[in-house]
Amino acid sequence: MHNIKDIRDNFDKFKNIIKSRNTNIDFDQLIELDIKNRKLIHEKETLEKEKKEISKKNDKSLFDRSKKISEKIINISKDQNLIKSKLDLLLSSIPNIALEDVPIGDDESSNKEVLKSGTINKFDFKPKSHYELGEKLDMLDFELATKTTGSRFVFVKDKLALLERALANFMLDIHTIKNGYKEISPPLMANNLSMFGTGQLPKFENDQFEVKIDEKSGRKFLIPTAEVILTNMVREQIISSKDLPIRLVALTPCFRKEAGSYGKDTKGIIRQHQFYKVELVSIVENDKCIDELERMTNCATMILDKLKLPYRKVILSTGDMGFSAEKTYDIEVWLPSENKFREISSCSSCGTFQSRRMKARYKNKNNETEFVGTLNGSGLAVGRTLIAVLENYQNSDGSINIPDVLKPYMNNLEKISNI
RNA sequence: GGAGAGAUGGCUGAGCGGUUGAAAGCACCGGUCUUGAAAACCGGCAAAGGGGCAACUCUUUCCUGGGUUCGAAUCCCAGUCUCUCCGCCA
Repeated sequence: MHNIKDIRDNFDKFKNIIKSRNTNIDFDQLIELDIKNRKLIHEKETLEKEKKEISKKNDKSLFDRSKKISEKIINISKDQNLIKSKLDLLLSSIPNIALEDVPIGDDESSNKEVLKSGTINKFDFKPKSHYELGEKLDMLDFELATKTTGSRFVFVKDKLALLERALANFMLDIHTIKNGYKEISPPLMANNLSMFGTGQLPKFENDQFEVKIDEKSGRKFLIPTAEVILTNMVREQIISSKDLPIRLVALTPCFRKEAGSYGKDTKGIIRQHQFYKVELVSIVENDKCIDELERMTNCATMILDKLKLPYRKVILSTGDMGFSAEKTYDIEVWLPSENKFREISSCSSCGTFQSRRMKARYKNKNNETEFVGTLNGSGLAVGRTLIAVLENYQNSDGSINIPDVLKPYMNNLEKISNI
């Protein structure tokens, strides 16, 4: 969430910058509401001051006057609250501003590749897709999931279930032991305040699964990513700068409606309503965001390096970035069956955009209170890593070799086959 | 599910109708002292919002929302959350 003061002071500049973020914000209305709001605040405060003075004097002859003032204040407050909530709704629907080195563009075609790593395996046969391989092994079962649940769900069975678990454990070990992240096993549901804090609400409510506990309890949502719950751990807190940075990692299922992507990636497990992801979150002093983003992205690519999977790293363009991000690196892994790179991780710095929404602050060296910087990144999406291993490590007979680093996690199994 | 207790500043914790935005301690920042550090002493230190170029100033805020009152952290009502005991249970 942006500071209305900043918008007011740099109105034209701000308006232009937001244009590149693919949104339609009624800036005229925003300014109008801001002016009305401040006018009402001023009126209210003038009356409040008078009332306060009367109360201090403790003079009975003035008590009637005070009563009248109270009525006026109530009326003005009502108007002001209405205006303020309209203003807040508008304000909370404005996306973050991109950093200067982010390419400007409407969509993914403007993304900029910054790194390519690993060698692409040349197959002397036509490589199969992960779902062909998985179904042939009888270890990915879509029909069964359709029966028990519905589309965009899957059963992962037998050695592939083990492989999935091995991947998750391997990632967690790297991030906790090598990269200094603290492991968290969080709630998989978040309340509406948390969802607002990281930016899923109010704008993206349609993508979320809402869960009802009972009539009385507040709104709850299945987390679309652990980012929501990990980042909100510091909501409404003032942290001492010596406790920063905070680096957290969690393995959780993620739940997404994938509204608006009907017909996209319908085959396989690329796009599911439920998937495992290892998520990294950093809470840092707000001037450290850029460095932390590089660090976090390296932590994510480290996993692919160790798995010996070829990948590339791209900076997302302004039109392709998420709502809360100021800069995002996508890491894309090579999928032989599609003959292209597909997203496997997304690492974003949100600057102070989320912390303003969450009121998450810290005391800086001068003992001043400032908003923290927040970052999040996948390290990595487990389901998609499973795809990448299947496709890149496949043999012509449909069996799958196990990457060396995973063997200790799989009882030293060398190969997955259905024999 | 039954019965109680509680929610105050970054933290701990006093206050229970009127100079209380709030004692005290801790933490933190600045200074004196010290070769340096520690200790000791002195001073500072809540947040949000409005106005002002600024110094500064005004308003609000003691869980949330209502109410009583000229006046509420303090009294009343409702809700949320936390803790303790009993029951049930993975």
